[in-house]
Amino acid sequence: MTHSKSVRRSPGKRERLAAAAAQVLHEQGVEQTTLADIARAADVPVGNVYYYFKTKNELVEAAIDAHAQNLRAVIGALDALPTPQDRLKALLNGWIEQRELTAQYGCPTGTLASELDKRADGLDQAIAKVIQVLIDWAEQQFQAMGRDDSRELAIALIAAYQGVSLLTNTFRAPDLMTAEGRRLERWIDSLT
Amino acid sequence: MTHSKSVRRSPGKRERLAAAAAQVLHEQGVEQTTLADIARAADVPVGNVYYYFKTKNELVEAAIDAHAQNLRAVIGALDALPTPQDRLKALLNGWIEQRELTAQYGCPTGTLASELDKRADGLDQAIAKVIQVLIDWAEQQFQAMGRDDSRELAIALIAAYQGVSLLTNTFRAPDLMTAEGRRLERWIDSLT
Amino acid sequence: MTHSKSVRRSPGKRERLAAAAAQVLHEQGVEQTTLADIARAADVPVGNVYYYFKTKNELVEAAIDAHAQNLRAVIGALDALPTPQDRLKALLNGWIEQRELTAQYGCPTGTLASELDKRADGLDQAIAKVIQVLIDWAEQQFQAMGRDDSRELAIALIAAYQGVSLLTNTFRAPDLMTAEGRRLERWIDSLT
Amino acid sequence: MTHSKSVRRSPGKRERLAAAAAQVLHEQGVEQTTLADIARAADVPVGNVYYYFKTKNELVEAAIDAHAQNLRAVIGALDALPTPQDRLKALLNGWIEQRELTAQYGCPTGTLASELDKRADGLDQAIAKVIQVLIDWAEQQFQAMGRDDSRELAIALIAAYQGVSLLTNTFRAPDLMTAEGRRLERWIDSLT
DNA sequence: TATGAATGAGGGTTCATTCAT
DNA sequence: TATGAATGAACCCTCATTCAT
Repeated sequence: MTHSKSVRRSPGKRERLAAAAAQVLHEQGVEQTTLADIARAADVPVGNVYYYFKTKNELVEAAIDAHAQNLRAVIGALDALPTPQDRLKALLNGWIEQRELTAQYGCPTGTLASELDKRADGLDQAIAKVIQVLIDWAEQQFQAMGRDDSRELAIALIAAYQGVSLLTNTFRAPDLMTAEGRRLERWIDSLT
Repeated sequence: MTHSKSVRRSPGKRERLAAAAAQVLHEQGVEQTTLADIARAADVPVGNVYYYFKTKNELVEAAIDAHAQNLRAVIGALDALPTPQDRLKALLNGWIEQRELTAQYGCPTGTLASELDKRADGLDQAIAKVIQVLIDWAEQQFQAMGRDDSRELAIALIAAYQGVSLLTNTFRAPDLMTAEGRRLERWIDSLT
Repeated sequence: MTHSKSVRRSPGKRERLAAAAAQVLHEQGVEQTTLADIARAADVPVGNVYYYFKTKNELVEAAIDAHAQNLRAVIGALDALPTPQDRLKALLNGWIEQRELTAQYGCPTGTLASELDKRADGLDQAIAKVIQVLIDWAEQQFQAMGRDDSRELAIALIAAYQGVSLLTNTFRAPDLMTAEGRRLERWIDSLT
Repeated sequence: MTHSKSVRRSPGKRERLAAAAAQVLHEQGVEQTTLADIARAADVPVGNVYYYFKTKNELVEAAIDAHAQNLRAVIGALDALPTPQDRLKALLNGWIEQRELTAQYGCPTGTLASELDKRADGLDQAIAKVIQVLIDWAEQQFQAMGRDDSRELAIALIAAYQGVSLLTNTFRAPDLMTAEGRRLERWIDSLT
């Protein structure tokens, strides 16, 4: 049992910064985003940011964590559904529902992965892990469907999502996501 | 004997810069790349770069043009093949052959599209056009195969490539590209 | 007893920069003056200047404001004198007293007006307003003297000053200012 | 067919450059004007400028000479008039006729004097000489009118012109020049 | 003479990070 | 803890001047 968790630091300020970072980094990109941008979005004085995060990289890391946490929540909700097909299709529906955001800024984890790859820090590993979690989960679903090529199918599914996210974003065309989502749905049905 | 077209302008210096830009921007990303980086890669003094390109953005544009030109060449070569299936599979093979480069730096056009989207310049439109050319070409192939859902299939194919490029890059796993390429090959065969 | 307004911000640093700008810009001219010049004159690190002024133009603007403020102070002092003739003559004496500075660098507002006119920013309007204030004040004095051509006389007076400032500066001849000042004094006496 | 006067250098190219320099420097100011600007205005390739003028300063000098030459021509024309009053009034009329140009760019020699004063080169002396010529000429006219304060009057006249030019330019108000010109005319009449 | 191209020094500006309180 | 202010390295870009032909 954890006792109380000594709270001297303003409650949630760190979380507010992480959430702001996740959002602003998604919208503007890592390089285009200033610490001041994030601080402003979180309504925290610039100088104070460094009390919670020693470097900009740590803030990016926190944003990745936020994405990971969000992914876990999504997966948790999906797991409540009865069949793997239901779960996968619900995932697709979630993607489709986010199509407007995706058209504007791309997939949050995908664009982050793309950006962080060009940097020397170890942050690319962190974001890779997040995507890995999603792939692993998808693999489990396909396995539950009795497929022995579950890994390959999982890769194909996530790749399809990442790819169409990029196209949706590039052409600012949310309908691309809808169409591809529907196509993937039919594809899943065809696998049983 | 080559005819004596007096070459005052150092021959191809502009092209050398554009090519260097295309490469370095791919490897390092747009924001991480300095003009000095490009200048060095092209072995051109920094100040001289501005004789050929008035801004950094123009250099990025030139890099995009270089990618477009390269794409046209690739497509031109593919068009020499007899059947649309042959042409599409040859495209897949090209992607697979480039898997090491993709694992290191991602798809040149895809990462560029992702990055440029976060910027205010009109460069995102330029890279969008390049990708559009590829989609259009793929659409023609599926059409030649007698499919009336050729557009959707084209999107699916290019999205699959972009997506698996991102994963290949994120996990530094060239094999992902190989596996997905093979899968797409079977998929194409199944469409006839 | 001074109230204890806690001074975190280095007191008057912004003002120090503005004052330094006013002086250095006057001495060297706007284009010839580097931000580093102003920073050095104010004993402020270059990078820190941007904490107070986002662009060089803003610094120029601050310098103009400083001139405006100074002008208001001068006018305020003059207004304490009994008759308009006294006030105008006191103005002339002020010009004469500054003759050495004028010989070296010209009239602060005049040279600034001349320079800023050749630029695309709206700064020319700002300096115009400063000069307008002086003209308006002079007009009031002539009006108080009962002249119905007060506006024309005001223009003539300020023009005479600006013109002789330019000659004083061009020929590095402070005596020109003295002589013209005396002449203008007689002219004012002749107007009653 | 005239041979004479060995013409190897393109005839008048140097003059064209000097004239272009005079105009562009007046319009844009010395610091804001690049060599390329002048070269373009004279329709001469940039590299070729240096065959005629070794430095930018020499071009400025040439522009000053052009102004000097122009002034001599003006004075020459004025000297044809019968009385000194006529001559001085004709000078005033010339100023009034140029009021639109003055409103846009100020007095060509005055603005140049103002700018060159802030520079370390000896060019300020050159422009000072030009203005001196005008003052000397005016002095002669007042002398011919029998005034023993001719020098002071000359200074007053030229100062009035320079000053009102600055105001005309600052306020973009050509009418200021007209009004002050008329006033000076009455003043001259009053001196006899 | 003529000319496109080359060169390098310097200027304005941004921003992650640190400091002092 | 909290915060405004400070710092300096680096970047993009301009331009007078020089070079090579």
